[in-house]
Amino acid sequence: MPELPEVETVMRGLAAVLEGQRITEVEQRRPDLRFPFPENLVRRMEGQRVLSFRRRAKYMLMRLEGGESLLIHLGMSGRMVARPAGAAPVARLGPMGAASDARGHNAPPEAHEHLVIATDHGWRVGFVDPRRFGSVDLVTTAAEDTHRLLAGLGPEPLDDAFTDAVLSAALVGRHTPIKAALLDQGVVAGLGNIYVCEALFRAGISPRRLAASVAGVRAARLVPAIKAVLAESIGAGGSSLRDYVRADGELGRFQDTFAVYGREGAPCPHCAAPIQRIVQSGRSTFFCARAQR
DNA sequence: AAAACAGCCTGCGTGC
DNA sequence: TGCACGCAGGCTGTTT
Repeated sequence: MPELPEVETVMRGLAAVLEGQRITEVEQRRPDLRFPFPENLVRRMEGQRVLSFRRRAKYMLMRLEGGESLLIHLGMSGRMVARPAGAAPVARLGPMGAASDARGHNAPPEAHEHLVIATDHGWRVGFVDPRRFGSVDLVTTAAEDTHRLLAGLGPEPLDDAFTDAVLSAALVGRHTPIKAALLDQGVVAGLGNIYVCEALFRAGISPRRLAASVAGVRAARLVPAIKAVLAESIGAGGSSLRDYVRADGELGRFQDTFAVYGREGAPCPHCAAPIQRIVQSGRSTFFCARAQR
């Protein structure tokens, strides 16, 4: 999925488009994604004004004036498309988008567009997710963080409260590779495969090292590396890999700066040794065996 | 309790 | 051109 920087970028795009507008129509085009859509989703959203947006880990929350928030997770392949009513999707024209452009008004949704929100300012915002690993739910705004999907999340990595002492405490006693520990959303929330690889490279820590041995001095290097790689990526508009496009249709640029991710065989930017790819808990890990210990 | 694994889905790139 | 295969940014539930 989009990881934290991508979700942050999408959320900012959605906020720019939707904040302050009233939802005039919601179209739910299938019964479920990863989970069933919430009961009466359409009725509970229609007529509501959009107040604000918030991100927690890789989740987006859209606050509605009636006291509920739409909780959105993009899964692996989810993206949001925004377009003026009647126009083709702004983000990544697909075959359906090109056809609808020619037809003009009442453009049909593009392929795999499972939920469409229309507003009184004439925008149509769609949730597109071919693999359907994404999810949508409604949660009481005042109790957002008690939702079952949010309750177990660890600290936000960009918060000041995420310190090396906090990370160390979460790693102590864990006999699993640091790579796997950082992918655990209960340790720190929002990192995925890409940014774990990149952060470990910046910190000079081997992804194979046991998590417990990172507590202490190595955590003091790792925490700033995590914060820096996430902040830089957000500044670049996130990464645009295979499936992912920003809400405004612009491509993120951060993937151009990856030091290790997807660069098997290429020279390490630090020492020029070839980047290696290994598989850990079924996921690709990219790292430099010389620069990362 | 923590860790490993299968499963959920579709699409794309690669090699034959 | 077609086809089989491997791979993909995540998370959950079950088993070990």
